[in-house]
Amino acid sequence: MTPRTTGPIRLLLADDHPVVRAGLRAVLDTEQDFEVVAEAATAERAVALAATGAFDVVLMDLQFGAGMHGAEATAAITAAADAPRVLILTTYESDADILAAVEAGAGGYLLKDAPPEELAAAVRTAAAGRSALAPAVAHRLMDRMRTPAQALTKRELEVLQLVGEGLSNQQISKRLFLSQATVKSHLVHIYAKLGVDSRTSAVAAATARRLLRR
Amino acid sequence: MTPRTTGPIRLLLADDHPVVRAGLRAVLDTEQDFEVVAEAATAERAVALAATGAFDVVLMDLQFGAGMHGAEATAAITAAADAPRVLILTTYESDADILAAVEAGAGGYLLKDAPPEELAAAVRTAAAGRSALAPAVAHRLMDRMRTPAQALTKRELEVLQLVGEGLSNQQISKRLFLSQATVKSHLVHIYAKLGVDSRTSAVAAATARRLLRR
DNA sequence: GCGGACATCAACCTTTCGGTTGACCGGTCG
DNA sequence: CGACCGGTCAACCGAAAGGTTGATGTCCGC
Repeated sequence: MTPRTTGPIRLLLADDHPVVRAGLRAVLDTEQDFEVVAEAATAERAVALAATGAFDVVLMDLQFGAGMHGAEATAAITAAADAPRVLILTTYESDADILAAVEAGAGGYLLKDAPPEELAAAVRTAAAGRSALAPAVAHRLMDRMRTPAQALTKRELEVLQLVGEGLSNQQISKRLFLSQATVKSHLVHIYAKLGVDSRTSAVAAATARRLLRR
Repeated sequence: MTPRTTGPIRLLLADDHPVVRAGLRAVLDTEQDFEVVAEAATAERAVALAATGAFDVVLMDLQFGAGMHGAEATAAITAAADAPRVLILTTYESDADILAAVEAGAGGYLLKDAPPEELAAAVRTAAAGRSALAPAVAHRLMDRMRTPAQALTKRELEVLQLVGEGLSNQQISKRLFLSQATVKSHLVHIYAKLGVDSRTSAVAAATARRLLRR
């Protein structure tokens, strides 16, 4: 969507929690230059509404109780020409989630524990066509850049994700069309980077460091 | 706290998310018989405020970003004589969380995706001294009663929790003052009940079925 | 008081996993 | 070009985990 130079910033709230929607509305509607135009309780509904072109910024949750995931919805929305900006607003800050959201074309990534002023500032930043990252998220990305040594590669995250789903090396090798030797090789690297020595503790450490979605 | 027969139901909101607090306030303040007296952004603050005796019902989140856990806070609050009722209001419905909350003396367990009417009804129920359970939570408890065959025992959950934290059988046996044989014995029973055949898949299955906190 | 569920432990065996060493190939970046 | 990294694979060995059988003790309910 082309940034409009006049009128309030028109918002769409997409979250499956009524309480959160009410909270966002309460926090954002008090800003004079914002107008909460609509709410969506599902990702599918958000995609449909966003296509009407009646919004400048979409505030999108990642986890919906059922149905489409927020990242999918973001991709669907931003795929359109003249699409609104999508701001991710979620509770979690996992590497997997952040990377998925950025790949889907999100214009920002905020955390739900953010203070209202930070929220408002991020919405204005996104509306102006610039990227808005929560400090904690920005910090995580900086960390990832600063110390790539301990950052897991995409392939390693892929393997670790399957480990977290309970698959054996054998099953992972079949799923990813690899030999068991390769899976073990990846695991050895993962253990070294996370400072652990077993698959279960790797999953625990990765979950604690928010490297894996959960 | 002795249920008062006159005046509005006085509420304390304990949640680390400003947006959620604003949402709860927006949803609950519209009810004529409710009065949101105060908010707490940490569990510690909630305990301190609850001790003043100025509240009838505390709406308590379980997961705070840092510091005390909601279940601990609930135990601290309900330990006092003349304590207010504590209603758990959280995103998750794991067996571990529910059992911990009930043991801590919670007067109810609600989910954040509940519609406003359900929330209000639960608060009134709690204020009247009765127990309030979200339908999904009630359903889970019923399931647990109906099919005790697949329900994990307390000890089994304890072991599985440690497995989920990445501990080896050796480490678990030391932590719980058991022999490795006993730990393995518990694990065999856990695998049978969950229909899996490895520790990682047991953790995955238990997480998916919300038997474990995450 | 007897059966049953729960918890505890031992001995034994098989399979998987963890750890190492070494190797090959395709990009990328000085 | 040569060094480096990421991804792939093989062979090997010891350690941990998975699986079975069987046994003991406690507590609870019928």
